[in-house]
Amino acid sequence: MIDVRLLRDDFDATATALARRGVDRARLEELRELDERRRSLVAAVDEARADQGAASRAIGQASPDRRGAMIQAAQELKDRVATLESERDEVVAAHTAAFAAVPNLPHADAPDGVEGDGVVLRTFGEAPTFEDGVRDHVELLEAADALDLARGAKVSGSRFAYLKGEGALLEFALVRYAIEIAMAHGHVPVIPPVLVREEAMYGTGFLPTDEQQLFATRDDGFYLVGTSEVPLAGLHMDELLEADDLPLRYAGYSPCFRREAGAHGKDTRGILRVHQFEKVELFSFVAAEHSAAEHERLLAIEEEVFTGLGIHARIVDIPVGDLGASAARKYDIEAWLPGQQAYREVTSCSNTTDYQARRLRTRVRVGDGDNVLVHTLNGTALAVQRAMIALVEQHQRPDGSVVVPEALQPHLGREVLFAG
RNA sequence: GGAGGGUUGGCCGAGCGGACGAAGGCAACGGUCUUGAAAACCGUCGGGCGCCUCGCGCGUCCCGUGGGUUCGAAUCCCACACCCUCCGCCA
Repeated sequence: MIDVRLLRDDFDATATALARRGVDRARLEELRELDERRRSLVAAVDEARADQGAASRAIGQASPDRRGAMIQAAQELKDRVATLESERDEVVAAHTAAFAAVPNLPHADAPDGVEGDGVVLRTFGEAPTFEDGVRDHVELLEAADALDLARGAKVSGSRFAYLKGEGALLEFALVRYAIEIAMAHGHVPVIPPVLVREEAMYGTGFLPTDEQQLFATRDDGFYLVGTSEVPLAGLHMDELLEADDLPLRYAGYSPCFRREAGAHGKDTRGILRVHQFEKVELFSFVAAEHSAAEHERLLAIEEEVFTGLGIHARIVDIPVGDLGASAARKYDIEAWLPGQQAYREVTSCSNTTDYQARRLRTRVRVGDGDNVLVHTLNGTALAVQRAMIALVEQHQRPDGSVVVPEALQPHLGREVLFAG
């Protein structure tokens, strides 16, 4: 959620900034009018209540024989309060709903454009070359019985898979490897709940805008998280932190569940796009003035993770038209996938400024009882399935085995995978 | 799944229809005293929203959450959430 005051005090600049990401100016004008009506009704209710309160208190002080008439007068004041309140509640509800759907203000440096218009900031690692043809991850993993897609489909449907044998071991190794790097940078490892209440989804900005991407449980009203960003952001919901507490840095490991609605026919092969995957997610709570630096810091950790795996990739500054509702700016790492001859997203790192914090009511006490919103950021340390694809495809050898990068060897306990 | 008991400010804890935003204590902060510290004493000490003469101002709302009763609710009623204890089941 953005600051309501922006629409009152700085309408033009706000509308111009939001227009970059496709928010209609007329809609914002309506919202501003709604806000004005809301405030005048709040003031009217306050005033009516003050009258009624004064009348009630006077009854308490009055002698019993005078009370009858006073009670009657107070009753009328009560009715007026009730009328104004219902009017106010209606406007507040409309305002809240409309306002929650407004996305975050884009960062001034985020590039213009829509999906595909990202700006490549830099590349790292070296693209492997293959003389005798390339296998993709499905061929490599299935040949080694490390992946079973057919049985995943049998049991759960399309976009589900089994990781087995060395595939399963590879996950454990990748996770441990990523967690250790995150810890070295001060992130506390966390295994969060993956079923969350509506409130947490709303607070992180996935509701109301991304409802069609979420799985939900039928009888208990839970949502399955699409990323541990949700429970990590929720950690300090409704909390007033002390300045000394910041920065708070976490690394969550969890399965992630996504319906992938609207992606029919897209990436149907293998485990690039699945309904369930695992991920190590970085999350930071920082003071507002440090969020830009923290964003670069998280990106650097991501880069360290992939550099250590010897993976060639590029870093893309995501255009405003392709940002999630809560992000002001986002960097993706796209790894080179030899099996596709394409760069594909393997991480995503967002600065959500105060957008999530405002919804989650996570604040920090500064100076003289002044409470300000924190800034929150998230970034993928390692998305298991996608990292696995990049790793096996880039480090494959002609016989279908895969060279294990040195940094991963201690966690995997072997130098070569799929050697048969 | 069954039976009970809880939820009050940073923490502990009183209040059980009328000036209660809430006693008291602890913690924290400022001060007095002291060579310094401790102790003692004095003072300050929740948050949201709105208004404005922008003042360390005014109003209003908040005692788990949402409803209800009442002129008036932390206090009475209903529903829900969460926590705890015991029994059952279980990785």
